[in-house]
Amino acid sequence: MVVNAYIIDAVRRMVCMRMSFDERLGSHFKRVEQELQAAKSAAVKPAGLTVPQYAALFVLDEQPGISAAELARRCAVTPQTMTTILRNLEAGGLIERTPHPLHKHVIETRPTPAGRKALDQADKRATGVERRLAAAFSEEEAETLRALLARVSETLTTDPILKS
Amino acid sequence: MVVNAYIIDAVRRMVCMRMSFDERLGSHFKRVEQELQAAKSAAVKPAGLTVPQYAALFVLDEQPGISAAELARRCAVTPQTMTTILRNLEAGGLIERTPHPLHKHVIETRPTPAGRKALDQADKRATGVERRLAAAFSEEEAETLRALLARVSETLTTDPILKS
DNA sequence: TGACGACCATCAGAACTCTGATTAGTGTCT
DNA sequence: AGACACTAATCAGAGTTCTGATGGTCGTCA
Repeated sequence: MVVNAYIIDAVRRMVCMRMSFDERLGSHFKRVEQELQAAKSAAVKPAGLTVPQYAALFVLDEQPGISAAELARRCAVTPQTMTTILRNLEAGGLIERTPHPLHKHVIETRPTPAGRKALDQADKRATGVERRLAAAFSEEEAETLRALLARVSETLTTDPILKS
Repeated sequence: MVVNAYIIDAVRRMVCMRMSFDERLGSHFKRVEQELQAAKSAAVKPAGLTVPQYAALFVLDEQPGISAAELARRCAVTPQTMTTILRNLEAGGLIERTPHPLHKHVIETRPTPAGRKALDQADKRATGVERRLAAAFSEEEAETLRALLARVSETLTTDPILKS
């Protein structure tokens, strides 16, 4: 007995069956992001860092003296979140913050020697995760993946979802 | 003056320049996941739900009476996290929890009529996001993306990263 | 029956994340 | 000079998430 896939789909809609988890691209992204997060977290943990702290230190090491607001933009978090991250980093003695000599309402942030040491240690292992990941794909596949991800990103940001 | 790309790369390694954000697949995943999260969040917000709450209600609607531990596994969060989510859902009157008639240490959870209503409302809009996303890809592209994501997942979970 | 292991639920503590609101300095335009 | 807009920093509150620890219940196996 042959069952038409179209009919199955139509019936599903009639009985109000929802889109399954597996059909949703979102669930795949979530899983991958979660696993990646876990791997990275395990990688930077021995250095006493969390992933967001590592990201902040990473940017700070490239551009010492950057403001918290700019740092937040680079790390793709809100300024409030960055304030929290910096507070924890400062409490651990990994960064130091001093008022800007000219702009009084700007606080310059830069890593301490201890911060740079932690960053080095974390970066070695974090890069290892990325390299292992990259090794699972040919250059062409990696490019395809990047392109598809960019398309997802574009779709999500240009679509008028937020206005509906 | 011609500069060899290989030499540039070699120099970078010598001066200990780190892997850039753009080289890291992780940064692309993070961005996409973040945007997707934002879109979903905006979609379910009018129904008074957060994304994890929506996910929990979604599973609960398919399998009423499920335990919190099982629910946590389905939603890919820890039992502790699910406890928090359920506490908030219960406070909002969207679910009800009653002791299991046989196993006294198990609490059965099921959506209330209000919960089902919120789920319906949220699901319509959440599905809309997924459909719009799916519309940006051909069936073949979507399949490629799913396959690549699965490879990432496999690489991350089978690799001995966590033991290093 | 009694011990052990497996599982469920939950508390405690910490970190990250967001939205919303406040305070204050800088720069521009009238 | 004064008004306005922009930016920086931060507080407050809420939600999600984790690890670690605790206590209770069920089933199995000696």
